[in-house]
Amino acid sequence: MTNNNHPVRVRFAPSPTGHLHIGGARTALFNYLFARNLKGAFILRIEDTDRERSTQEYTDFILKGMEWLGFEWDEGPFHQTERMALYREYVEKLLKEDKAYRCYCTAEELEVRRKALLAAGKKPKYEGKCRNLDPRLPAGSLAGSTIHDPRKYCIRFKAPQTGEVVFKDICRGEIKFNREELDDMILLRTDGTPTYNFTVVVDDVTMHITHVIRGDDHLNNTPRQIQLYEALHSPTPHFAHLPMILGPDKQKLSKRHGAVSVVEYKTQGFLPEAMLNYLARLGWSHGDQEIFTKKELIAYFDLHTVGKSPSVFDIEKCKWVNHQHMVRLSDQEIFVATKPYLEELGIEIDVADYDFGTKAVCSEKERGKTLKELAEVSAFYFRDALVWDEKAVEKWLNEEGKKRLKMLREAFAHLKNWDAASVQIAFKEVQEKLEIKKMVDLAQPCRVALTGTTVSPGIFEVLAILGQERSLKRLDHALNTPAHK
RNA sequence: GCUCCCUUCGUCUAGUGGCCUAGGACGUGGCCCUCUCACGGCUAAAACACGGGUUCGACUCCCGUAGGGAGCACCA
Repeated sequence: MTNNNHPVRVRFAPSPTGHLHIGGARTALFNYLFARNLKGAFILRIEDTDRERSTQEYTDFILKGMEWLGFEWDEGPFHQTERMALYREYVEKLLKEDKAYRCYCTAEELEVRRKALLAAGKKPKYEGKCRNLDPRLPAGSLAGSTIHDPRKYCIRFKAPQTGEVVFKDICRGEIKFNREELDDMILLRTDGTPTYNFTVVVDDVTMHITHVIRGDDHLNNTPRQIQLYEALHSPTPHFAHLPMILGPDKQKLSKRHGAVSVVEYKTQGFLPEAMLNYLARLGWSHGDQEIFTKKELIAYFDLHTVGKSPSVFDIEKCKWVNHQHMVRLSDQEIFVATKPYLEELGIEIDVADYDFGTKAVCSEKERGKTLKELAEVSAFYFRDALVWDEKAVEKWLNEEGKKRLKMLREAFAHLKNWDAASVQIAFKEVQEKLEIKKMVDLAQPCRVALTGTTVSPGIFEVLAILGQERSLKRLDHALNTPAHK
């Protein structure tokens, strides 16, 4: 169905009435992967025909999210508000071919009918009151006519009423709708602006979209749109409806579930590639593989293997995936990635200390699942004024602990070489001299003095990274502080 | 109410009629490693929504039921 002369063309078409959220990002991802996998074009289109709710601010948020995730688009962003003339043109075409008509019904009238139909247990569809009005009757100025009809009107699609619409969804297989179910939808509102179902079709036709990949909340719109393609004498694209992403309570993902915007995951310290990886695994899989690079995702992605049922966004697994990606980074990369989060904590690192910073941060890489966590957990390296864990101080920096630390401090002070091995030897000597059976009884006081807490990388590693001067300073400080607040 | 869609461990998923005593991963429990915490290794518990068919044989095909979701706008 796709060949070299006809490369695939897909689009991601968010409406700027909110942030780029997880679900939207996944839709964008699948479009992107599909396009890249088949060397096709990925187009970005902003569906901003809802002037009430669309804002430039949201458009910017969406663009920022796309950039962070690395979804480079090949064409666009196109804005529907800039294509109004085009929609008018297509309405004229339909009007001329008697495939659309003017409807003078008021919103109030319609609402009354809608409620009545619903109350009668019927599907609330437009009953076609204006469907067979003579089109030559006086019309308003909307269509460029010079004759004025004082009544307001909108333009409706004259939908075929018999037979069925059948299409083959790439993810779901064959889907059928009875045309009777579909009513005469509005194409142009009374104020002359086009509606969603119409603009998507006109845009997808004129942009030569070959595959429409979108959330399955659009499944019900598809037959209406297909009728429009038919009326426009345009071939219908292939459709792929993606299952939704749910919150832990199996409800549609919303603010209640935490992060609204994908950009929020950036501030939480997630790597964009990890997000791609996790999002891709929601609804799609490739054997037993869990960790994918972007390249692998592009190489392996296949719409046909996308599942049908909705999936729950599990932040714990997302963190695990993130950690897997973090650990695969080089030491330099980890440091560079973590630096902004350290700065967020008020820790500025001089270029001269990058080597120290790299060692410090990387020594903690097993302990932080996000860059933010990594920054938090390695912060002690950079601050001489430690944040004391009260319980730890109470337990390990008591009289006995300090007595031991004093010995340790002396031994460390006399060391000529300062590296993990030398420090370990000195440590062991003190341990033996004091007849401390378990290493933990000497290591913990030392660890608390050095880090403020009972948790850190191996004590010799911490000592080595900190360096002799800084280590002694911290030991002194711990020894000289009678009671830490 | 009507129409359409969905249904494998708590979660993400593998599975396309016999390979399934249903596999992997996250999470959870246990053990090992160990100077703390992690990491890592091993291990355990944990699922085919239900009921009918079809078939020599169904997680896999068909039909119902139940549950969930979406749409039915001059929102997108």
